[in-house]
Amino acid sequence: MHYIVLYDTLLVMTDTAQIYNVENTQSQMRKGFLEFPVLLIIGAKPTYAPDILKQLKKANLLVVEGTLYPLLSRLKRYGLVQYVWQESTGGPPRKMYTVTKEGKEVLTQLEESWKSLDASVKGLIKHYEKN
Amino acid sequence: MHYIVLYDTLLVMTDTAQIYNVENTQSQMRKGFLEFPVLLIIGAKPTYAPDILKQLKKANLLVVEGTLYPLLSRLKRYGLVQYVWQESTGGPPRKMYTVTKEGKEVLTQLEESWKSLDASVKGLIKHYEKN
DNA sequence: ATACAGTACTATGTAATGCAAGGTACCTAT
DNA sequence: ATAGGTACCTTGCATTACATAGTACTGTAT
Repeated sequence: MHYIVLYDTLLVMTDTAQIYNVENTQSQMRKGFLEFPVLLIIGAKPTYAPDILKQLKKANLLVVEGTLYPLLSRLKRYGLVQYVWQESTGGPPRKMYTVTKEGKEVLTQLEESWKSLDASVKGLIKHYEKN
Repeated sequence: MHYIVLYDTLLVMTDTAQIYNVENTQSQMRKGFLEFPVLLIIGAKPTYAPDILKQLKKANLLVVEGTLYPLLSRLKRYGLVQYVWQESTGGPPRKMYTVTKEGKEVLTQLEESWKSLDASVKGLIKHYEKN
């Protein structure tokens, strides 16, 4: 049997091609994921935003202010971290963040999630990389 | 020196706590990332959507129709995959997807990105896991 | 004093994507 | 005809990364 009209998709065969941007995908790859390394860093010892940025950068995870501050507010709102104000020798005071008990539990779960995801991807690569 | 008024943040100290949901983070972790395993699967051999879903499920990557179909459209729009209609013994015809030359190049880049991300996270975990 | 640079935190708007939910279309068997 | 299975598509919502602009505090040079 032959199909003459096949859904409406035939009508959009003249898709205007778009330019693919790897950086966008890399950015999207970080969505939600970032909570994990940030919690890791704060969990190690009390820290404040600019220092977190430095540590992320050192770990090759480029994050900017506009991403980190809302993320910290979110973690605070969910009770995963807390902070105390601390005066600085030069410049305005800092919000020193620490991970709460709930935060540590979530951190454990996120580590599990990450390991699971990592294992899945490794499996897929091994299975399909002969192309 | 002591600070009496510290930005406007003092005014919102009574944040209403919200419930944190790990599943949401796991869902966000997949953002953008999904293109990678889907390209891997299609790259191995021509496939169609329901089969891709099965393979992802087998790899412990739970994805649903409402996520996969728009993703495939996107990959097509960017010229990373293409498809041909293929009749099925029972049921409607299938869109059999294959990876284009451009798609293979992107696939290589995504694999690099993933390895880099993986290495960063592993480094962070090793560095901070003594908490 | 005043201006300026540096540090720290905040707020707004945009784009991208995962997902739930509902829908259309084709095929076979009853 | 009708029902059930298969395959594909669409709409609307929630979330989050990021660019950009802004506020506030401190020390230093003019």
